[in-house]
Amino acid sequence: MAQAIPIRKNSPLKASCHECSLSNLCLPLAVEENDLERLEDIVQQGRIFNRGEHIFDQSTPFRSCFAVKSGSIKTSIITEGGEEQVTGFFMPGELVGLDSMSGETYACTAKALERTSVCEFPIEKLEELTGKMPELQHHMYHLMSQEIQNSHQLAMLLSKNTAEERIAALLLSLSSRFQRRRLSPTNFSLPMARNDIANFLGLAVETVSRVFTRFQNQGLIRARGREVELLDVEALQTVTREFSRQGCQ
Amino acid sequence: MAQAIPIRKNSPLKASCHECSLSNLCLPLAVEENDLERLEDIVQQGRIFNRGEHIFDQSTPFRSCFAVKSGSIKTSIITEGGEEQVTGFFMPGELVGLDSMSGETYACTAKALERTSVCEFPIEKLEELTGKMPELQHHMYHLMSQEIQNSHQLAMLLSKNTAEERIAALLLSLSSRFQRRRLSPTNFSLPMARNDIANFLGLAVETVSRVFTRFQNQGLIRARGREVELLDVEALQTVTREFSRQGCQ
DNA sequence: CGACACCTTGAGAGTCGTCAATTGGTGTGG
DNA sequence: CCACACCAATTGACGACTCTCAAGGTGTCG
Repeated sequence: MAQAIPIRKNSPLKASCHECSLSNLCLPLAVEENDLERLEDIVQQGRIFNRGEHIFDQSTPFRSCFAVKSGSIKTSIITEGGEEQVTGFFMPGELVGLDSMSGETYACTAKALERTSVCEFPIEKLEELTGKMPELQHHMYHLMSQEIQNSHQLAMLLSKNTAEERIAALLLSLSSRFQRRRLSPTNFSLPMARNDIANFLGLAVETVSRVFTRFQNQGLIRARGREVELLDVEALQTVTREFSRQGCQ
Repeated sequence: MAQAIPIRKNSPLKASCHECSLSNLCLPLAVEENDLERLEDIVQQGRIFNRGEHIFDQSTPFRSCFAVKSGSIKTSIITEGGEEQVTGFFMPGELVGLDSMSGETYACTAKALERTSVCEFPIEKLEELTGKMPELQHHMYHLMSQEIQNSHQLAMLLSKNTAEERIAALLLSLSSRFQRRRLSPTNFSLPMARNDIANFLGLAVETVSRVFTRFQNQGLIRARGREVELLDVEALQTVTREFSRQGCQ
């Protein structure tokens, strides 16, 4: 069991939703001071995980949802056969654990892909709070609904698209998520290994690798290890839509 | 636009959550009379759709979630290219529209696969009600979370499993959903066409057809058109797990 | 510098999609 | 009542994308 981290009683952490640069992404609230404070009351901030550490584990009791403050998280399901299936990547401002709200235990395992800090929302307190704050409740519905849609999009990608289309879509998704945080949308470092990408997209590692080099040869991207530069975003967007046409060259 | 269906003011419909055989599936509540009545107050019951009719359309304003009373519903997304992607099948007792709670418009189109009756939950009233009833709110979280998990399961199926495994999984899923309604889990009629199955599972129609006949030849099922009989449920379950082993057969 | 994990590249095989033709069931109209 | 059209489902042949297996390359950390 993880050593309990002592929570400072009157810590400066408590006030930081106010200052958090992600407050508009994570659980945005009307700018009423009052509301934000009530949220801060239940949040446990500043938990930090090193690369590879687990934020929570599949089949252990479900206690909290987590918002990513910095770093990134990979969620995955371990099947009976022991195989891993990556179900998502979570970047700063995104909420992890929404898929676990239907059972006593976590539905997946969450692992830090790099040094990652999170805010913890104990589920009981969160539910209690959303019961009192219609806007917060609405936002929870919004987030969960969004997650369903994302998952449907992923299913579409997996069921209908080629390896190139899947990878182009992932790159563009990451790009727009970096952009949302006011980081460069064309020049970033992948937080996950090729293996994770392959697993997530339902491909073999070798295929991912081949597509990366193919994209590079076509001048769409420049990639060195995890460093990626998108050279031709439009072309990538075309790739993701290409499958609906007939004769791709 | 659909002609508004006149709602009878003091209709006998209003009381029927009490009598609905699906009340334990749809939005189960503690057996407090009071609670159930408040739910009934906001539900519009008894809307009936013929086969092929749309319950709602993608990109039209999102107003309500719908519970299936009888019949069945197919949801699908139409891509920019005009392609259809089936995202789910909904049977009696299941709630449709949860993926649309994050936007102004429906995220998908819902179509009746047969003559289907539904209960309508106007979203504004539902949110208002869940704000007052912690148990109902909890159940909404539960349902949405479940939907996320289902979608992840689907993504897993699509990304890692063969055609046989996908179809076996679908048959077993339908089986258990029939069973939950106290219908035969081994002898039922598919509400959807082969085409829909194929689309949903990311396969070609021809492949679905081939797998059906293969299963039939192996004595796992008996199928004539949409009538299906599961002859060897255990074998089907084995098929769905088979992929995690090495040498199948 | 060596061990190790990660990534890349190559060759061959298999599953499934595409194209095409046939069958079966259903509804319409003569 | 039968003929025809139409659509859903089936079956076969071929081709392609991607997986598997195998080896080589690159980077990192002790």
